[in-house]
Amino acid sequence: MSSRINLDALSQFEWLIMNHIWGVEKASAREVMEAMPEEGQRAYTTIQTYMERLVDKGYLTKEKLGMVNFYTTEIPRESAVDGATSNFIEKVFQGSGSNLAAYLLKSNKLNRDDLEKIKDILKGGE
Amino acid sequence: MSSRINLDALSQFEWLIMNHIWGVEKASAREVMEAMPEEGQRAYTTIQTYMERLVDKGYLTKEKLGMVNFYTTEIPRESAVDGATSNFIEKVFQGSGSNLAAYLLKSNKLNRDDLEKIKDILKGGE
DNA sequence: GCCACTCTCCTACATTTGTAGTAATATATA
DNA sequence: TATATATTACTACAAATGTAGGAGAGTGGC
Repeated sequence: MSSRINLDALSQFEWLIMNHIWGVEKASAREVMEAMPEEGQRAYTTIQTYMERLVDKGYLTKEKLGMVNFYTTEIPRESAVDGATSNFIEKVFQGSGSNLAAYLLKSNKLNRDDLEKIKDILKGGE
Repeated sequence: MSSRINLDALSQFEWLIMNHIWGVEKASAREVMEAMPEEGQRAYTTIQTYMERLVDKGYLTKEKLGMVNFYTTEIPRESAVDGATSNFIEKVFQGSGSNLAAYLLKSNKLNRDDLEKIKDILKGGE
């Protein structure tokens, strides 16, 4: 599997970590740990392990400043979101983005404001 | 962890299996195996194992007719789709369904027809 | 200079996932 | 009836995931 083309999917917890780092450009394990929301509380070394594995997977790079490792994202958020969404659509919505869109519109996952915003986007055409 | 409230998420391959069974109401491992698309080709016993595990997870029930086990879905497709979508939105789109919707509209995952259909749904109001 | 911290690096281990082989049994067939 | 075939129920095993402890090396005070 030499040069990695397709990135592994990220787990729930890996998304928590990545989402933080995408927001700050560069972070240490300690920083990530402290930024974690309630459901992301884990032992310090657990966070470390996750971050090391994200390096292995090609999502992060590591740089040592003084004694501390800082991690930077290697993959733009957009790519990860795009890949994850494609995968999700593939497995749950038979590969049809419009199935997902239709489902979303009819679900309880959007409120009135959301729907207005969507109409605006559609009008915007572009 | 006694009575299972939250169902585990389904993997790619588990979705392949479930999608078939939702379509036919009841199926044997052999039937599922034969209905599998190219990318779902696996050894017969592999399919069997998956299906057994889906029973453990509460997604299927098993009923023996003659010598053969037939599996029926225990969870309606809608629930599974809803759960999976909520999870996905949670991890990738910060819990915001409209973020996902906005992303979808601007992605290359919808064609002109899809967009028309969406406009129709929105007009439909309801 | 010693102590308390903190951080890295390595190791560990249970669980889940992906994949399938095998023994025993039932069935169809020659 | 002897044989090939199909199924189930078990077992196995590697890889990935979730979770974290411990040894050893810097560092900041006192």
